[in-house]
Amino acid sequence: MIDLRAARADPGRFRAALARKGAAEALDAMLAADERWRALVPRVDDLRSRQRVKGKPAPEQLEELARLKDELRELEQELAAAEAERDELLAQVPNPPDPTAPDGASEEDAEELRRWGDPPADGPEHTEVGRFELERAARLSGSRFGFLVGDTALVALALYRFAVDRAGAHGHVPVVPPVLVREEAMYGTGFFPTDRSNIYALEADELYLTGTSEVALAGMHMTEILDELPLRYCGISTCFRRESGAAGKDTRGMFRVHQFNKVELFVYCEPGRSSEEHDRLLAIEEELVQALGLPYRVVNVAAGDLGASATKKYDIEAWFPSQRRYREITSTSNTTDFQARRLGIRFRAGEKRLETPHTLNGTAVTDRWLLALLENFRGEVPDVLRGYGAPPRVER
RNA sequence: GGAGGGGUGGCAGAGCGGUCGAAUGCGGCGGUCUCGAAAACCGUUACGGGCGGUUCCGUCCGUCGAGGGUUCAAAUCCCUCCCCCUCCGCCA
Repeated sequence: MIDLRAARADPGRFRAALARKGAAEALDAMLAADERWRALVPRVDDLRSRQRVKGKPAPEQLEELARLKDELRELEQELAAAEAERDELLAQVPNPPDPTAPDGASEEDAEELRRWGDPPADGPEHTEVGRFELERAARLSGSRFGFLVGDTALVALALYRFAVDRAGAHGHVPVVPPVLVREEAMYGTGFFPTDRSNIYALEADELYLTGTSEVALAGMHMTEILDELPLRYCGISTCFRRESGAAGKDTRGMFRVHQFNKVELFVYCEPGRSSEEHDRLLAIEEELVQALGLPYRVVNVAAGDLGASATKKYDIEAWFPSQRRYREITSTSNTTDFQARRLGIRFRAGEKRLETPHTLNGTAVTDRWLLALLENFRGEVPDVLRGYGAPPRVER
């Protein structure tokens, strides 16, 4: 969530920034509710202080105290209701975009920063190169599932290990996290209450399957006071997405599936350093893509196309010969203090001062990279993966 | 799944209806002593919110796992939930 005090102090600046995400009204509604809450606070505090009596009260005081109690009960209910309303509205206000995120609300509004590599004019679809068993997967699990079989599985495993290795060299500690989490963790990361349609829920146990290890890596330190920053992690997990809002989109092959594996970079850092960390994450991602030789471009995502928690986001899009266009294979976001505040995470910023850290995330590798490799290199496997158990070329 | 025990400040650990935001110890910070350090001694040391002045302070309110209840009054009594530990069962 946003910094409520900062928003009160300078609503104009917040409103202007949030307008670029289409959320100016959400801010105004929240601030109005906040006014109502703040008007009640002094009245309740006053009654409470009058209720305070040291020692056993005299019999004649009891009547007065009982009257106070009734008055308080009513006002306290009003206060609680006002606070609940304010908090609910506050949770819906997204993180204001960074000034350097371009205007616009669609994918096309992204700003292209650079291109790298030589994209082949055309190429086979990944399903013709690797072994995915889509029909069999559909039989047992439905559409948008697949198997990775034989060499295809080995290359996938090599890819994860390669990414973990490189991330480790950059100081990211490997973590295999839980993929089932409570609602608080989903909420804190910024996926609730907005994005339920993409999340699998296990109703009987009130648990949710995470769509990215970002949720567990952010939740890992929830409610804690951190002593040392930065903390850099590298999560390795299977990711689950319902994709219910993507009906009819990317329906061929393994491009958009309900379950895939991902190696994710995650950072907790001091507020003043998050912009620098964001560039660092992008640099690691580019190092990985370049080591594999995949042709790609980097885009700076438009303000209105950012999720609730991100202030700025860089995507790397690899060339997919079968689609004859660049498609997203990584995404790195600076979520500033938005997630950390929702999760109650703070750090010691000096003798007697606690502050909210910034958090950032970024993709190191996903199964979609495997598809890009198969299509661009027609089954040849990059040398760097040889050391991680991949065969020199993929046979079906 | 069954049976017990427990969740208190950075940590350990008392308190079990009002004088408790909370003893004591450790740790942290400041000081005395010292050429310097150790030891000893003295002082200080939770978080959040409203308001007023605003590098910081004052004042009031809230917080002893979370939420509800009883009471004039709850860390202390009652209910629900969450988490941790021990034992039994089941199991990769």
